[in-house]
Amino acid sequence: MLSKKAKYAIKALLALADSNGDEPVRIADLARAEQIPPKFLELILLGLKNQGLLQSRKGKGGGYLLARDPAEIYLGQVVRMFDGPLAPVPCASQTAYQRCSDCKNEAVCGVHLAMKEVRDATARVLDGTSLASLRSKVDQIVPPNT
Amino acid sequence: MLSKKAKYAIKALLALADSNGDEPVRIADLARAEQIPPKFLELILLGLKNQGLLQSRKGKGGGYLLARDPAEIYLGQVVRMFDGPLAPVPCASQTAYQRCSDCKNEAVCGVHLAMKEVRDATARVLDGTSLASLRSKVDQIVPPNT
DNA sequence: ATTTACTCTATCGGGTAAGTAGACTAATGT
DNA sequence: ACATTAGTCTACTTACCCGATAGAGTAAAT
Repeated sequence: MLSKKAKYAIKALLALADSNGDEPVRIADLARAEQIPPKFLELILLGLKNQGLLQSRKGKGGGYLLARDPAEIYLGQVVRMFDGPLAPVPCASQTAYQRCSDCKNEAVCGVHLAMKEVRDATARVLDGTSLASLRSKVDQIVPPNT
Repeated sequence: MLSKKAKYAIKALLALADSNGDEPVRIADLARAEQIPPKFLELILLGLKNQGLLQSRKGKGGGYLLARDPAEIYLGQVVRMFDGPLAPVPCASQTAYQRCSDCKNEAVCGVHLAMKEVRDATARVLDGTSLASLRSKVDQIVPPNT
């Protein structure tokens, strides 16, 4: 299950990617536009900033903006940051491997093998999808009215 | 995250598939062999029986056995049964679709699109893997000493 | 100096996962 | 018949974490 935090984070990042990249967007505006509880979004954006994905500007005319090119912000990083490893089970994780105590021999464990396949499949999707590529995929289905 | 229930269920099913299919296996034996808390396993096996994946026999010489051919028991069914839909987000689920309230237009939602890809990828793995095929995959890597 | 808006810590309620306990029921063997 | 074996069922406990909110604090801009 994707947490609300991760979900809101992606929505917010996409919105920021869409907005003209130079002017900061206020938390309150973003919250209203994306239907996210403002105080909750606050927390999320702060996290994204600490990860280096966002910049902030304080005071009047302040707000948040992307710290990098949308083509170089991948969903994998965002999801891992809020929800932890992609693997359904710690022993199948690439980034946070952990042996499971109740497993005599990992090499012969069916759960391990199957879950490794699942993790690889989802990693392929999420680490292969950037804000920019996601945007263009959406536009391909429903063209923007320019 | 895969729940312990689902994980234990898969392990138990695999063990049952390996055991000579005609003699029932006792909960206690299965629990010891797979390092699962016996009372907890009890619950899990009961669930699997109610789903029609297992049969049981009471009294002396009793226990559990598979109700179907291992080639026709798919991980997807087991995981869904204990952990719910495979999709990371309800609006991306095939088997339990649910619109999300905070989404103005699903067709233009990046989260929806990306998560649908994730769900398809994991469904491809889990609905394509049976106990039998999983067993043979494991054996292919570490041949059994016959 | 004042306003604006981000920063940080603490807290709360509710839900759920993991595991345990114990009484009950059904089948088997002698 | 009856004791034994083993699955069935309900209820409970414990612990943890998610989603959300509150409020005081800090930094920047005009």
